[in-house]
Amino acid sequence: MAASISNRPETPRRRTAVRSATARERIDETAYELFSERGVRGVGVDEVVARSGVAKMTLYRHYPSKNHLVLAFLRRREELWTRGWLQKEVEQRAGTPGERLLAIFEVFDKWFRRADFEGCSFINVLLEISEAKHPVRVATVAHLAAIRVFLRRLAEEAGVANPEGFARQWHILMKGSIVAASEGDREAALRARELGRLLLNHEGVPTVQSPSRSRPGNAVAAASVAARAAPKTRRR
Amino acid sequence: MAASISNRPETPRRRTAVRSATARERIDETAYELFSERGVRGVGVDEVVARSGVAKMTLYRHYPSKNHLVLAFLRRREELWTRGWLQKEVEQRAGTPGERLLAIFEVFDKWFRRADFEGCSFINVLLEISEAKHPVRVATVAHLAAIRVFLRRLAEEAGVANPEGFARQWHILMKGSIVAASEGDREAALRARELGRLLLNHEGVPTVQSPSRSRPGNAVAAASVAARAAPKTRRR
DNA sequence: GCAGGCTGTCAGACCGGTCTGTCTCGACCC
DNA sequence: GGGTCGAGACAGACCGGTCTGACAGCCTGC
Repeated sequence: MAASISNRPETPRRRTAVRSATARERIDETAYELFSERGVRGVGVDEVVARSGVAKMTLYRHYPSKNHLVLAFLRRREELWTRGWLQKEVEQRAGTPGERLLAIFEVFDKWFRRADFEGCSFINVLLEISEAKHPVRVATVAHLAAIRVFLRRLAEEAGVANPEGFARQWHILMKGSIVAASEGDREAALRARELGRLLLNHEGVPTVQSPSRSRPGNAVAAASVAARAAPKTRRR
Repeated sequence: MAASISNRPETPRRRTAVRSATARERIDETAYELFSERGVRGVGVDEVVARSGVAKMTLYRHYPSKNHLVLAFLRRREELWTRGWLQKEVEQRAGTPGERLLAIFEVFDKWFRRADFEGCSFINVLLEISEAKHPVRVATVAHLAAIRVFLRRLAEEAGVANPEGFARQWHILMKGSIVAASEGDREAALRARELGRLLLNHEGVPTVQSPSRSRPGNAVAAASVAARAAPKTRRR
């Protein structure tokens, strides 16, 4: 029952473009906000319906079940968070491949310091669902793998010996720092960046500042100064 | 797995020693199994009651609410998992402080390869609950901090410059590898261990085998072969 | 222009199931 | 016989999901 998921907007309706926001758009935006903040089990369909100002039947016309809505949310999360925010922020920072890899943690640093830091929805939902074959859980694993595709590309550009293994190690740093930030450690990105720099050095990838001079505590403290507001990940 | 490590049964009732297991012990053991496997939101009180063969009122006599039961589960998890397993396994491996730190990931490696690998309950429950001040969430943060106390002690013994910062970095490696393992990466512990070795080297802590000669991919692959001798379980 | 039909929408009642937590009753055991 | 316990009914809330009824905009045929 929960297996068939259509990937594209099902009705290619051409409606007058002036209509402020279609019901479906309001549903998608509301689901994004609520699921991002509170997870998928913590938010009921009724709340999505109420907050988006939409009839329940309207939601169920677009998504045959809550699972489908959740899967759409995860796709949107990849679109807005992974591609529209993380990758975009990293790629628009000019620099060597090694610097772009490290830039991930500078982007994370701003993210972790946001008052509305919500964590990584893919990790959150993954750990919310224990059933191994549940389609939503499977989807989170795929979305996390999509992040590694990006990491792997950066790793290849940096010329590391084993891009796949490198990407998985880098991802461990990212995930570990996200969990630490969820725990309350606002310096987690800087701690992970330092580990990343060690890995880059070990791989022979040049980075701007060699970490061999500075003590670890100082490095974290010094870099923590540069942090400010980040964009709210929403669009469309 | 039914280790009878009851530190202090709080009702000092004198019962005949032959009584197989008190109602409370059965509740605690059942709650431990179910909550570990499926999280706290995924398991209802009714299921704990049914599986432990106990009357509902008996459970509610010992724990005034499900939250109290969950808090007791987390305490038990620290007792059995953190202290009774992780710390014990690490400490009984003789070696330098650096080797004991790395031993964490060897213990993790066996853990990740178990068919019934359940992840870290503290992380799972932490991310299950979004409400910041929820007592259960607060408790998970405290239990995670307790793990860092152990890491910090090892870091001090290893003579690192900033034991607290080092412990937090090491914990990021642990948490990141656990999430990766939950995702399905069975080599996650070896990837994290390699990062840990780099950190130890950077801190000037001696380790047995220097990683500077071996390529990273090979290091993981080689260690994975070595670990394949020990696993008691298979997966997929 | 206008009637009528079609479609998408909103509002809310409703259903069966599950959740936490309460309560009763009867059996058992010191 | 009093205290403890197992079995299970029960209440009230909430869950995902269905269904009805009314309405508003658009297209088409006259």
